[in-house]
Amino acid sequence: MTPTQLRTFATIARHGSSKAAAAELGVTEAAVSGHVAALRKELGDELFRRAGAGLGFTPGGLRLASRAVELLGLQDQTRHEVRAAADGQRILRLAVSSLFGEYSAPGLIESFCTRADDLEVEMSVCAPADFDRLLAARAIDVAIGPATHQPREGIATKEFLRYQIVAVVGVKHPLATTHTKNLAEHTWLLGPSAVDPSSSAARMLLHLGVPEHHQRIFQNHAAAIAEASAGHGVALCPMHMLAAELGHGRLVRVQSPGSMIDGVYVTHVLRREVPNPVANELVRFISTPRAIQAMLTGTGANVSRFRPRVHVTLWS
Amino acid sequence: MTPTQLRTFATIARHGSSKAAAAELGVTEAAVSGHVAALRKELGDELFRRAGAGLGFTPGGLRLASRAVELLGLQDQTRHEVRAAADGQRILRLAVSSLFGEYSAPGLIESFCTRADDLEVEMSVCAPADFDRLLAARAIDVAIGPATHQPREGIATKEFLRYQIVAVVGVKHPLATTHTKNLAEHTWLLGPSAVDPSSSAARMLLHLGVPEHHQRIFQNHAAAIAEASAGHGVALCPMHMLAAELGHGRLVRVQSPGSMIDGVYVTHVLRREVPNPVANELVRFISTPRAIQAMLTGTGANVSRFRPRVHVTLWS
DNA sequence: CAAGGACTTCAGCAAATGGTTAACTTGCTC
DNA sequence: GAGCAAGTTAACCATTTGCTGAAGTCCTTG
Repeated sequence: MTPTQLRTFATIARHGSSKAAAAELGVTEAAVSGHVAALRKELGDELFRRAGAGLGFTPGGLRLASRAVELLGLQDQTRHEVRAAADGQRILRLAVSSLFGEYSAPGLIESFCTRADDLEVEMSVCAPADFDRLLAARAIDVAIGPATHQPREGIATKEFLRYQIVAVVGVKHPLATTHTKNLAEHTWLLGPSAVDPSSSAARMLLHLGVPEHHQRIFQNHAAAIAEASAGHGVALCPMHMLAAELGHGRLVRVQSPGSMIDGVYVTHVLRREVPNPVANELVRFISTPRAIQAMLTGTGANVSRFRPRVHVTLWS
Repeated sequence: MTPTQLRTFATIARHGSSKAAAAELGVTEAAVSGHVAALRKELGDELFRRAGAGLGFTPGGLRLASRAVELLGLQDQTRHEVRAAADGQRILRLAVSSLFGEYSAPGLIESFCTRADDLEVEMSVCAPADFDRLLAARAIDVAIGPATHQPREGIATKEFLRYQIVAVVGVKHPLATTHTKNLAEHTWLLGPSAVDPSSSAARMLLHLGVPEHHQRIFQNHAAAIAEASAGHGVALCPMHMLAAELGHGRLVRVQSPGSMIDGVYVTHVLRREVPNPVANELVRFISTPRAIQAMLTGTGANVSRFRPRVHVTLWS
């Protein structure tokens, strides 16, 4: 699966014809066909076949077509980024947990970025279980998420913010007025973090015995909480975001044992050796009052800075 | 930038040493060094340099380290996916606009998926301006988003749902009670779609003359609306989602000329030739009452199905 | 300052890549 | 079924890749 093969295949997919692809690439049809043969052999799939007018792609062929352009694009972008980095542009690569990414990271990064000009921050949301691997592979500079209890080899963590997550319901929900021990029989409206079985949310649901068919997953926590405030179920909400909502009398905290998560956010960086200087700056900045303030209030980003980039979701 | 070069570089980054990388890869140091030399030459960056204990990576080197593992992972996954597809797993690749992806797609896909067993849906959120390119490259099977006015070569569109988007504020916001013509001086709380200058939201803001420093971008529309309902500014909200919110008296529609967007959602598919049969199924399904219902109410996904995957955001 | 470890460079070699031309197959279309 | 357009395969060749061993070059350390 060399870049040339992928480029060839992507071109065929785009034109729906080997001949046209050969013309565009400036080679003979035989060369194109050869590359396809190599792909077919490696992947064990016919990829496409002549079908009346144009080509008929197999499911695998369609799959490869998507991924081929993606791979080539990523490769191109890599070239570009490395060159940009050489021109002195500083970069900070961040991985954050889902909840932190949604509520606290935007405020943090926004205020961190205003301190520097030629700084680009790339934030990926991922499961905290991946943090170590990403750090070890030097794929990210800093990871931010809940503290885990076992200390890890070669990774330094630093606490900077305590948080509490509580269960909430809309004012008209039955749980708003009655106390119950049995939270398992209600519908839970959850953010993406609940998909990760090692997350504290998932562990809490397991502990409460909430069955899967009572768990509804939303693309983000804000949507889940909006749904809860319409009275459709129980949601999880960080305490500090709740203040505003409770004040407006739309959400009520559920008073029930085992319905609260208590934790502390930490930064993770590789312990040994030469770090990205920007990473150090962030780790220092993150415990300043200004940063804490930014994380707790979380006002959106400036339009000229913020660039959402990739966002893929799978159902299966 | 061949896969071998990338693998070599990623291994060096992981171990922080050429020698260790050579050992892991089972080749001589010279071979490793050769690959690095090629990368250095191609990218015009030193990438790393010996620095006391271990290696010191340049910004470009760090960048390359991230991307290298990403590229290799993607390549690996591609292999895997093509093989899976060969075993008869059907797949639907979807691109959706930001607002549709947030409010309507989850309900649609959830109900579409319950009809079929071995079906995997991959949904990417992207700017409608990219739809044509993605369709043409066979990177996606169907795109769903607002109708654009100029018909495009080779692409068939089909309307299925009208929508209206209105400006809303929290009950305590000044605009909740007074009428004004000047919406430009208020703070707007926006979803990611506002970043795309060709989106109807961005065009409306331009038309209203809202300056950039009055636009705050949030990671998703739900967060922007939550912020608005706390009284911090004006947000945009799809009419059909508003009903529930207005009913609870938390949001008020702003009555002002030019503050409403009116449109229709359409499906886009390649016109000519052999389509993915699942794509046709979706296009038929999407105008059934059941699908419409699912899009309008939008209850989250089942926990065992939903798998958020990538989510990268850039600040610069 | 000498020793030694770690990265780099160089020359040389086998294998793979990427391409060519030419012949062959396949499935329409008239 | 002849003709034809489009894809495949085969034989062949120049170039590049990927390695290796050996010989530098630096930098740290004793």
